[in-house]
Amino acid sequence: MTDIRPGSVTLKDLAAELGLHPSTVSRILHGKTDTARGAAAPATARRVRELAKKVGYSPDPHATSLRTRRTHLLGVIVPRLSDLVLAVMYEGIDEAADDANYSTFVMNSRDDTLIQRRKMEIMLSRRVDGLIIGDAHLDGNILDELTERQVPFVLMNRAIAGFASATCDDTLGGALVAQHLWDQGHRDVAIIAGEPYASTAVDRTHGFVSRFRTLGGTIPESAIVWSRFDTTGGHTAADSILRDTDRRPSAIFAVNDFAAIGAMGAANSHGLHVGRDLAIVGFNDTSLAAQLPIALSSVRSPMLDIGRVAVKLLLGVLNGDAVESVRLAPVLCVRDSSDFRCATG
Amino acid sequence: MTDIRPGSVTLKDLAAELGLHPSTVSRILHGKTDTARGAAAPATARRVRELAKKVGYSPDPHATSLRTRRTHLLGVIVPRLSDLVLAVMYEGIDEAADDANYSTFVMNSRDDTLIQRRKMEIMLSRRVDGLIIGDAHLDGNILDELTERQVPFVLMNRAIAGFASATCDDTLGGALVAQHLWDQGHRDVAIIAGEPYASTAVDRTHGFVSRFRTLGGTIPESAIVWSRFDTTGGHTAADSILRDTDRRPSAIFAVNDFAAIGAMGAANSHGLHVGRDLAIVGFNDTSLAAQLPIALSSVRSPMLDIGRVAVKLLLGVLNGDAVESVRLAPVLCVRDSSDFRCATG
DNA sequence: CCTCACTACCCAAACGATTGGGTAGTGAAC
DNA sequence: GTTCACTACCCAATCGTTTGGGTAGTGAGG
Repeated sequence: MTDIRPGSVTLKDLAAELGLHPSTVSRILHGKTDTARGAAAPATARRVRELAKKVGYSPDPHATSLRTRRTHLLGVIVPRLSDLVLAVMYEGIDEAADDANYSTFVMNSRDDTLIQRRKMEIMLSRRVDGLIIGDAHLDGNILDELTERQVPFVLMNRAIAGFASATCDDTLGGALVAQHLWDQGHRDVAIIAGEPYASTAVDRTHGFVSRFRTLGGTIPESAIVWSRFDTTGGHTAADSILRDTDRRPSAIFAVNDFAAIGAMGAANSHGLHVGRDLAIVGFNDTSLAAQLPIALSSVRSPMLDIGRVAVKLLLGVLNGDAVESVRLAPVLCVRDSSDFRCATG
Repeated sequence: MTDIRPGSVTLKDLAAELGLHPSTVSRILHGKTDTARGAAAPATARRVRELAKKVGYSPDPHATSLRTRRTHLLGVIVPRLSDLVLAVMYEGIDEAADDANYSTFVMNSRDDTLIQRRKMEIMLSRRVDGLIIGDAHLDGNILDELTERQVPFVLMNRAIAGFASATCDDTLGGALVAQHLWDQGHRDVAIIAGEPYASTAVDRTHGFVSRFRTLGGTIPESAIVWSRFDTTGGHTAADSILRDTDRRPSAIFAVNDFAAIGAMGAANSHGLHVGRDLAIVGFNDTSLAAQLPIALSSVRSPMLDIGRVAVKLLLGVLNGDAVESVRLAPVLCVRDSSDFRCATG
């Protein structure tokens, strides 16, 4: 487009070149249509715009921010971007932010309260206009603090009562799985429940348990195993579930695809054939699920949209609107890993 | 820490409060040790620092950047963050940048030349100090342009001759796989080679082919199938490889774990048992490989370190040092998917 | 001819920090 | 009692924009 390094030409340069005052140029280039109209004759405006384009003028964002107190910068905090789920949500954010002419910082908190705080401070010290928080813990005390400090923010992925959030309807998702497994004849089920501080984990588990019980089933507390969200977490949890050979469940619901994959690994090493001896259902329907050697049933959550909606909500907040939380509906995708009738059911 | 919104207190406020001049406060807080010494009496310095901490002073980055022409901002461009490999590298970047007091923008280009350019312009218009490019295409013409515009940048993940980069030694990685499969008795092999514009794909393929031939094997061109890097890409490629039942290879090397997983799925649907009828080896050793129902052999690449090194290189460039490309050594991890002797070998 | 309302601009003060160049005041050396 | 070298500061310009408030000049209306 241009062969000049951005920042090499300023408003003042443009003005000098054209024999105008910087303020006039500013109004023409950045003012709203009516301001621009009042600021200059149409012919002048055209000259300015043409020169600006020709020399590749791009306004200095720091000077602008310094003056306007707005940065067009959004901060995003996630547990870890190497969690595919969050990565996809971030893609949604990236897209939506881009469309709205915002840029985003994203940082990993590793779900560590100290790091969460630190990253938040970094973002605020960078003067982001608002925050999208993807790693909220159910205790939520950081959030109260943010509210008190009047920092505009919204939650994503994990919901906390009282704060605006963009999430999947996790309770419904859990319920869909319960219904499915029940319909297939499973009566002994276990849950790899994820981290107890994450609403995703808690809601999916709760949705599942509550539907399963409504249907007449029973789920002992011992059948609910909390775990990390990754493959090793799932493996360990499944291992502890399957170790007791007397009372093995015929189906396992893992609240996360990666945990489900870990569980598949564990099932394997216990000599169980997933999709025949044991049903496994995951959550999120990441791109892997359908491609696994034994295709994994999973609840599809609209991750991309969640990211997009999060941006929309935050922009709403920045705009002073009263925003409402959005819960997007999930869809169950049944595949080989659970597509069979339970023999004992 | 503080209950005040960052930005509410300025250098001038501090100065006024203490009866000093802003410049004095600036030198004390931000000057190098010797500047600070000359600027004020030790007692004054202490008073300033104490007050700054007490009121939670944090300098306005925009004012600073405006004056100093440096932003302490790094731009990172990757094909997609939902590619686990890039996500992990970005975690390395995030860490290293954080340690060096830099913040990073990261954007997805989806390997689309137009988007690459656009995102680059956005980053430059944000006045990043430098760029880490994780999606370089072998034709490399954007890079020449950046060089001409004197934008400081380094490459990551993918290397291009003539530019500083932080990568895995992909050629070696490919060779390790060739050696392994050869040792296991495989003589008919195929390669799911990835995207031809990516050095990772080309080098891994080349490293493999060249070692295999050195060992005395033959690889027809038809056994090299270029493909997308994701699971569907791998599935499609493997499908085309396995479709010809007469001349099926006994082993497949996929230059990427996700492609390998896709290939496993394809093998499955062709009635082949991976780890017995067909060996599959992937690349990168992502966290999934070891946990799959059939554990996937893979070449471990130091993704986190690659990200860290990329930052180090870029900071070197910014510092005016002459930096050299770094290629980190990979390690082969043999698992069930290839841990058997080839029957026909 | 004076007033009035436009049009098409200009002026200057911010925003918050940095930095090259002062300058009072003090104590010591000559 | 000058001169000199410090110490411990202060001053003011500057970075690139934005924005509230002008002001010449023009044409019309009275």
